[in-house]
Amino acid sequence: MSLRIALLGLLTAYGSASGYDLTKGFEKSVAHVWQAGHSQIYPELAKMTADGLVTVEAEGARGRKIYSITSEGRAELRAWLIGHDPTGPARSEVALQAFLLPLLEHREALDVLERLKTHAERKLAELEALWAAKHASPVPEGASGVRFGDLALDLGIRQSRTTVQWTNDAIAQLERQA
Amino acid sequence: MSLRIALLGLLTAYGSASGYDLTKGFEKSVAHVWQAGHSQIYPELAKMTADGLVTVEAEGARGRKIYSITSEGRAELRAWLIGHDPTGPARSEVALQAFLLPLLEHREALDVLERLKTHAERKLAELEALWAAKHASPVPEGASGVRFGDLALDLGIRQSRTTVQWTNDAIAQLERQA
DNA sequence: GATTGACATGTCAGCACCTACATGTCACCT
DNA sequence: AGGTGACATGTAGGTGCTGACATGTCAATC
Repeated sequence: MSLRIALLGLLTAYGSASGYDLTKGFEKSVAHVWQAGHSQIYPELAKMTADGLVTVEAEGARGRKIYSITSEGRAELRAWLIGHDPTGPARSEVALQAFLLPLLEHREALDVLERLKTHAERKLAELEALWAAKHASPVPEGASGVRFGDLALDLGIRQSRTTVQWTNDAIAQLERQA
Repeated sequence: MSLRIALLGLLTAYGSASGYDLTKGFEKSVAHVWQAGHSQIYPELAKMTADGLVTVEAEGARGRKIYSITSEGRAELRAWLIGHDPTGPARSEVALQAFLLPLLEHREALDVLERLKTHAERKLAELEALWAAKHASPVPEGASGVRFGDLALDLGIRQSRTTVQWTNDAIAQLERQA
């Protein structure tokens, strides 16, 4: 269901776009929030067309199909944003590793934490670079006066920072026990 | 793949357990880290038995099958913990809502944020209660001197706190624009 | 003796998702 | 003319996961 929403959202932001454009959009703008490859996107667009949420506005060169959102699609998007409780299933590989860490010897556990730290730092750096890039060039504002994706990016950065801090504290805690 | 790991981990912590026990284990101890229902667990245990990672040690009353981990299973678990890079796909409904929030009117956006805040606070309270409960009764320690699941729970609590803070700041930011 | 509810295991249909396969267009460079 | 590489859309097979269906045991209560 959320893939539909992400597509409708991007389509609203873009005005109109092809499946290819949307795939690219997933690779850059929404990547840290939701992921999908073209093999998932194309069939979904077909289904959404059948459901009347989007329409093929025109067909361009190279078989390019240009989609745009319908009023039904806008309604669906709005309803989800306003009414959907975020109850996505909890599945975090990092948290699972953290959970099982006591199974390892002291030394090994420290190594794993060190690796998690590096990972988290890399992700944080990525997101901060994205932030900097976004704020270098102007980006359209939405109806609520906030720039597109800024809130999500801020959340991602905070979460990454929290994870880095956690690895630091966890490492310190383990070392105290040595 | 990670389901296997979670099952092997729980089995190690428990010593031995039935599919039913493990299902219960998923409901309480690992729930905030990884989710799985019995309809996923039973077939997976069968496959793992075929792969030699676990064995049916005994059969108890009511058709109860008691599983225990094999040395192969222990090796697999260890290899994953030590060698696996946490590259789980980024899919967060909260982040997606945050991303698309500018599509809404100012008032509506605030309502959504308020709801997200309530949600995050509820989750935080849950995890903190879990923490308190765990620390009231003794829990076995692992090889590294850390209690089972404590690190993951700490991470979860921090993440929840971060989310709550983010909602607060986002609300404040939106209100400043009114 | 019958019902209820926790214990206990399984299957199946269907959706979500991923990797790899498959096909073709067009612009640009050599 | 041929090759490369971005553009562009699709399909197919396989796994992960969910919700619903299906079945049966055992203990306790009424």
